Amino acid sequence: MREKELRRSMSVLPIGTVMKLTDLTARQIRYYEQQDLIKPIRNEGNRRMYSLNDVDRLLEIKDYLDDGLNISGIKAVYKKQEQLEDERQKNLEKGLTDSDVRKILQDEFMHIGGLKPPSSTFDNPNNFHKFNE
DNA sequence: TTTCTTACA
DNA sequence: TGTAAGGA
Repeated sequence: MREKELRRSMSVLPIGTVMKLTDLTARQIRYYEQQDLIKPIRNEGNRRMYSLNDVDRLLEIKDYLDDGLNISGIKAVYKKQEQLEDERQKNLEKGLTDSDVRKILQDEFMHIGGLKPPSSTFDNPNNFHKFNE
């Protein structure tokens, strides 16, 4: 499963292909790079080469923009995202899995409030961030 | 032909 | 963000 991730990270697409795949103009794609939202590599001829992950990222950026977020807002999203990944990684280094962490938090909340929250709330990873705000 | 940088009647 | 200019 680590093989695929490696290939998705390979920068092999010229900007023209990315334009067709994302329906964005070269101007926009280069602009988002300036904003550090994507980091394509340069080939021998100073040409930008993008990876499949870059394409995914650009498509995400389009969605966020539609949702009314501005560039700085999107930066904040990815920043918080990386922050959460770091925390997850640290917990992993301490031998704690995601489910372990959620169990611990659940126990703590039960003691504090004496209330037993819906298990679904803790079982859904998408709700995890609610306990890190 | 395609992409790059810079700049704005 | 679009588009033109001039080079690679």
